[in-house]
Amino acid sequence: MRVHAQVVDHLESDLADANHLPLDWYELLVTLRLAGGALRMHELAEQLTLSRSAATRFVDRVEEVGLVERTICPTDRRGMMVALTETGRRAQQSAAPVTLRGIQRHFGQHLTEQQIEELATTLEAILRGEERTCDL
Amino acid sequence: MRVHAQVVDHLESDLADANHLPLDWYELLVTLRLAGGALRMHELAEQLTLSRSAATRFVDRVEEVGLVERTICPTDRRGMMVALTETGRRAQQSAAPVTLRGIQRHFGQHLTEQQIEELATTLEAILRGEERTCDL
DNA sequence: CAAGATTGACGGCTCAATCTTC
DNA sequence: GAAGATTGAGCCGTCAATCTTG
Repeated sequence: MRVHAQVVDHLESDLADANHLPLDWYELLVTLRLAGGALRMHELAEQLTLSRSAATRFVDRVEEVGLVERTICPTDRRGMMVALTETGRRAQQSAAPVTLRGIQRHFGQHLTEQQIEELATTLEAILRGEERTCDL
Repeated sequence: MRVHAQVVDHLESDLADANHLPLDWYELLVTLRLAGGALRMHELAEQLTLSRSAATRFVDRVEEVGLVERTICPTDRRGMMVALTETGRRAQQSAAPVTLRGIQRHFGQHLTEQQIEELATTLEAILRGEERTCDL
């Protein structure tokens, strides 16, 4: 808990200073990019570990400055697609170096190569474990 | 980030069901207990990774139900001491088994003994590292 | 009726300003 | 003037209720 809090705090400070793109905004843009540029509203919520209402309001704010846009889902008229705009794509690309450097500075830097690999294995085990025990 | 979010979410659900003592309340009580029963306001804030105003409001809520109490610091009249009450001590003790079981179920269970030791080493390295680079 | 998304009410955190004591 | 603590305004997340479409 303490490691998470400290690393996130430091990352946010760095990004606020250098980049003006908060960490969760960056995560949103990267998530969309990795998904090919667009996702359904509820898929986005799940991947960002947000509730649906939080996702709605989050997308409201990001759409307001033009980094993403909503379109009605062609296959299900109830659903909304959230898509990266060209502006959003550029914002993600220009934010990437600062963000990755911050992660390295506040996290990776303090670990050996071997520790990084073990940590990845361990955390993935927990993620899988959590998924298994979700419905207990 | 994802591991943290998932584990905290599951822990909170468990605690809400079984125990009615939120995770951050438990952390507050444990922190005070480990400090010998009382802490200065700003020390508490630091150990819980909260801002001072957040700590003030947090203690307001917990004091309102009688688990902690404020007293004026004897050595510095500007300062406040936050102390466990007898009720708070009992609440922490009765919450401990549920909380520890939850941590085991959602976190420890999925790790081998060796992974746990390595993870502890790794996370401590980051905590120390963060403290070193705080003022860069 | 169930699922996707949104909205309103409310809780809790942050920032800046304030008050008190060193 | 600086540090400890608090307060007010505003932002953001959650929960429950609502609207629309399957």
